[in-house]
Amino acid sequence: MNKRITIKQIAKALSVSISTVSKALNDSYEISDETKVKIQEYAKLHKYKPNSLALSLQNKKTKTIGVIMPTVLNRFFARVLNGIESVAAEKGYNIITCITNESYEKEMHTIDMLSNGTIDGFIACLSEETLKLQKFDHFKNLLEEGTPLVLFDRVDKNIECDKVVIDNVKTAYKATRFLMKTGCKNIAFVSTIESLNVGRFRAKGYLKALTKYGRNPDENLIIREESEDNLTEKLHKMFDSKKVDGVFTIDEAAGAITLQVIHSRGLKIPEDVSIIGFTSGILSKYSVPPLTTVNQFGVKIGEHSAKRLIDKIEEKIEIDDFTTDIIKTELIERETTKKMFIEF
Amino acid sequence: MNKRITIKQIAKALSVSISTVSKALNDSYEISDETKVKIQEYAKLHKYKPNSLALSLQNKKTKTIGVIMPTVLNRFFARVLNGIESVAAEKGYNIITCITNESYEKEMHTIDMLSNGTIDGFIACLSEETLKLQKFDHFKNLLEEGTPLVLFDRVDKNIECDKVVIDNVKTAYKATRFLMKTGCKNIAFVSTIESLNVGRFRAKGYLKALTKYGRNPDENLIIREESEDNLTEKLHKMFDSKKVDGVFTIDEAAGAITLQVIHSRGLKIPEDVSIIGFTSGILSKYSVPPLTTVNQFGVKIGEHSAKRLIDKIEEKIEIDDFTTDIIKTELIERETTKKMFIEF
DNA sequence: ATGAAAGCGCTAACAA
DNA sequence: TTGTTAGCGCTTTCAT
Repeated sequence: MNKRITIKQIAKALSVSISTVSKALNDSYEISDETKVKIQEYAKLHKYKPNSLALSLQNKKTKTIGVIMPTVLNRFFARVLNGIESVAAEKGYNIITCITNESYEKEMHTIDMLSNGTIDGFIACLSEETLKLQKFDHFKNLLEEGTPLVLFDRVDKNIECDKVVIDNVKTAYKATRFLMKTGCKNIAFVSTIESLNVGRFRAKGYLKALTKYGRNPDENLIIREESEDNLTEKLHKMFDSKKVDGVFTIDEAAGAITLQVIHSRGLKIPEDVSIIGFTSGILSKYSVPPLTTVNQFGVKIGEHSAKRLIDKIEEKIEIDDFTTDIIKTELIERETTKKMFIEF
Repeated sequence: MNKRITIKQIAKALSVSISTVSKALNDSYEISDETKVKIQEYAKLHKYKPNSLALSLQNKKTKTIGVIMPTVLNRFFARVLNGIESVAAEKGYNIITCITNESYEKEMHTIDMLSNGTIDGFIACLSEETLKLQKFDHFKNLLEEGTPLVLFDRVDKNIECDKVVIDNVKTAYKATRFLMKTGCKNIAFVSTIESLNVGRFRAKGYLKALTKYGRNPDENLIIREESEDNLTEKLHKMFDSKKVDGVFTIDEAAGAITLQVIHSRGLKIPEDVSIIGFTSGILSKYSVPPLTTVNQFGVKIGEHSAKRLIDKIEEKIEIDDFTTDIIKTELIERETTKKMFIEF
């Protein structure tokens, strides 16, 4: 239980001055090789480690970035976190992670707590509640103070900062079009994230695709919920009343539950019903059958966000040069959709 | 872009001394109400926030804990992280998360980086490589320096510290027994984590249960791998050569792949084959059919670890009072096992 | 009731 | 080549 040793103690032990020790440890040319060696050996022997708080206090850089996540119990966010962590680590940054659980209160409180010198910059995904309330002052304050901020996935035009997103409309458009191409006539849309703008954008893309190809959107085929409660029921009702041969589910819960419902009705996938999900999912690769999904490239989103933030922190980019970067998505064809047979 | 204001600036602006400001902001009785109000209002107006680095430097407490995770792309670990974060937040602690990706190098490096004053204590889960190499010096150094450490899930008897684990042998024993109770005669064991001691403990529990109830373990029914490569193949081979009516899969990948294989062979679940998985899984609740699993209570493990660590940090427990706490597990009966029909 | 000064661990400009 | 000093932002004795 030998507590950590400081530069001061080394100085005393070797009867040299504090600054000599500091310089020797930083391998300064000002110090003679002899004393340098002496000091460095002593330091190594006693496992000296510079106190990073003192360093940070000095140069006003903490080499740590704050990451604000709505949740981490969702594959997509876990992937993003992973991406952030990997580039942060690579560049010598630590990450402080906060999970808001979609709460505005916690999000605000966290940012408040951390914007006091502990952190060089933030990467955040807006919580559901924040989006609903449209209260962004905590972020605006941050920006006013000159703290770099990168928002990913769930962003808002009222916050002017760097953003890393996917093109939700386009992605949904393409997924829907894909279902049409594989011969689906009655394509349903299922969402449990109607409260999020990303959810609404995906709905938009779905509608756009239908319209574009001359299909009339049928409101009985559209389930836009704010939570997964009663979704099973609603799905059964839909399948009872309508002939559905394709489903586009835009979030984790929607995909999983739809798959269960289809199975439980004894429908064949993809012969009777095709289904496309969003990567966030608990399922995809390992579901039965493996789910055709939109891959959001969560890791890439995380990596990109971290890179952008660190460039900002290290002033490789002008502080007020804001971009909105769009990470492209990809449709991964697995076994819940038929092979494409129409050339559109 | 108005940079953060300091106590010094307030002092100058109001032409009082620095210490007066400090005291006023801390609501000291030494300061007259008049100046207190004056200072506090000025501070509020200018959004003064004490620099936490300076504070930490002073009182040698950073109110942040380091969390070392092998991965976060696994439901179990994500849950643990969630549990840790929630109690940390509640108690005013921040968490710095590091993901080792099962690498000894990264684990060691991380601990090295962080044990320099940034952190009050660690919660860690040993990486696979560390366990294999049996190199624990980084943790031992930590403990020698007097840094509190809580290890969870994957622990090692060579590290003397607080531990939070499940009883793997017992849990596996019970799961296997459950399969027997529901009438399974030929119970297979599938693992892709043979390199982890938790994996080997689970195998032990499985074997123990069989033996206890007079069944001879059949090595052709036991698949103990270190990775998921070729698992599909091996499973098919097993099903080809043996009549299997029950499978106990002890990790995420094993469960998912086994489920796929069973489906692809057209076997009925649970009529032809029963299967029990471990909660870590990508599947369970949302799989088809919903998987009967061992619930490891990841959130609870996280919460418990965090509580224990914080108690240590805040010296509510003697620093050298080490315990190994066992979080109990639970079998969640879903639809991949038959109803129990034998009273054991 | 207020302020001066030392110190947390370190760096860096300046002096010797 | 080495040491002195000031200072990062703050708290806390100890004067005044």
